[in-house]
Amino acid sequence: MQGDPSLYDINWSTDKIQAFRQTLLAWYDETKRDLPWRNTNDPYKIWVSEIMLQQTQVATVIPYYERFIETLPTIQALANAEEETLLNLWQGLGYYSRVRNMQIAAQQIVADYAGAMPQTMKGLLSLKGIGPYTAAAIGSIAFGLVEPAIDGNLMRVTARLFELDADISQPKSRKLFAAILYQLIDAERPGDFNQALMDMGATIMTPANLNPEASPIKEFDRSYQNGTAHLYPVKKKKVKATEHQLIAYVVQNLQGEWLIRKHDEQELLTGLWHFPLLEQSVVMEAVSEEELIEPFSDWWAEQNSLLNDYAFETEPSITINQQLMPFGDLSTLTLLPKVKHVFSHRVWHVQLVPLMMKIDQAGLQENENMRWQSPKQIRDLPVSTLQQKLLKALESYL
DNA sequence: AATTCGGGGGT
DNA sequence: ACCCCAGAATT
Repeated sequence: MQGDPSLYDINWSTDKIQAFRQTLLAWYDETKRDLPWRNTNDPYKIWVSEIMLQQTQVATVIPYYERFIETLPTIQALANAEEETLLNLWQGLGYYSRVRNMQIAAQQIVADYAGAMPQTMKGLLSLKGIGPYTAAAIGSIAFGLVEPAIDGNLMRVTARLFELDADISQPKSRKLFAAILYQLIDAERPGDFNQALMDMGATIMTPANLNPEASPIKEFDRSYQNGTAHLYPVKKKKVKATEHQLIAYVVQNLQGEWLIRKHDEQELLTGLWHFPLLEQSVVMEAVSEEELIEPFSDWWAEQNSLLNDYAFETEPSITINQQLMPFGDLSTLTLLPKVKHVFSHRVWHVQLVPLMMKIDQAGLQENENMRWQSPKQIRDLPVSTLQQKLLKALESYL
């Protein structure tokens, strides 16, 4: 892989390029952080770290990384792991398709690469969940491939060094950064070169740029020389997240167990267990008991008819309604705090509504995606951070 | 090219 | 509030 040199000529002399590499790498050798994945040459461990670090800060990743490597120390172990094990290791980290894709990739490696990490860009890019950035990161760090690992840090640093006006939120801008970085990257130490620029972007040339004088490469930095660092990188603003109102139903049976369900692949937080969550099309202000219970009983009837393969409903709403009652009286019920949960693209405001079954419904509704679970054993299953917030809010109520 | 995927940290 | 984070897959 090569960048297109005609796209942008940095117009630095050979001596200046050498001086830049030497300055940057000397700074890195002196000040680099001692991170777990920097004490290994195992491509598998580098891979795990790079997947976890996608859109996720170093400090957040470290404990997840340690636990993951301890539990699944090899590609083979990952390929053979249960999905529940994977999600338990990943719960709270977010972007759960990352770990699902990583297992698919591990199985690809076993099937197509004799169980060993491929050592070419083409091979790495053939793996599920490995894109241009991650392929370059693994390739350069683990195998010495001379490839720039173009992430948010490298784009910010590069944009400032050359006062680039390209919008980094646009995919086509990647070519420009690649063209420049291929001219700069140190062919002897490509992995260290990439990591040095990442450290630079993470610790000194940060978005806020609070201490620009600390930069060891400021003499190479046009935005520093011209006092324009705050203008770079150029990035289009994101659209605001849409807001949604939901109810989380905490349905308790006569054994004191709660109804929980595993989200399927068509919804958010796939594979993780939650109380039944229903979106409210209209915001309910002063609600009656019936208005709180009804959406759940309709949903329950739908689940039942799907599960029982019935083409018709046998007055389920009425039946279920009569079997449920609010847990405590309505006035205390509405005192439960609303839980706010923020995703990248939406915001959920979730109202807890505890309900109790009046008569025994043991056995009803259970299948692999829906079950009654005792409160103490819920944390044995993979749950999202939202579900953890709901459990905590409930704790203070009960 | 735009949208969809979580969750937390810093200002 | 707002932005960002060692991004990739899907639409």
